[in-house]
Amino acid sequence: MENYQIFFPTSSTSSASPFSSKITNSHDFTHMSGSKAEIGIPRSYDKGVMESGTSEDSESNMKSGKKKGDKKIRKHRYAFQTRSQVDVLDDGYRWRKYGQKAVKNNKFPRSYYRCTQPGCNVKKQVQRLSKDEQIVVTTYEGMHTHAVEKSTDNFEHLFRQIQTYSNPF
DNA sequence: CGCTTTTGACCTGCGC
DNA sequence: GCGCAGGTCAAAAGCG
Repeated sequence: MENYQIFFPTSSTSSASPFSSKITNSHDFTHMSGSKAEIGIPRSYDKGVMESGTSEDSESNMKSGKKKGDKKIRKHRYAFQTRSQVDVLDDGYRWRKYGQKAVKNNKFPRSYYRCTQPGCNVKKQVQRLSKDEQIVVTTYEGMHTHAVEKSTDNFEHLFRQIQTYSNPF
């Protein structure tokens, strides 16, 4: 592992970004590409929720035909930017890439990962800023229902802080 | 042999 | 109503 430089929403320590650490939505990520290093903790999401309950199907909604039902606003998204040369940051969990799409405002494609742990449908997406290719935006979606299987206590500590930040949400 | 990655197609939501 | 952008799936290939 290398030493990653993490940018936290606490602007008190951010000395390189006079930008206010505003709360940005995930969709605003494309707009904030014009800024420098900025972290955005998205708030409650409106739609796009695939889980509508506690114990039922997790996917297979858009399989054959569509399923329309109640959409619960239950999405935890933590987005933070890291300064690394690698796209994927090994946070101790097992991720399986399930998609890759090119963003319009970014020259670099966005990768979609999913936790391979059964029952743990946590998703994350990594995106590299076209302005600064050293900045990698990692967006976590969901909460892990299992423990970390690797000894990345360092990153675990980081993750705890992230969860603390998103606690009021 | 099993799992992960890759890539194209498909679907949905939103804006115009 | 159509087009665009984003997100997901699924089949095939590659690798350990």
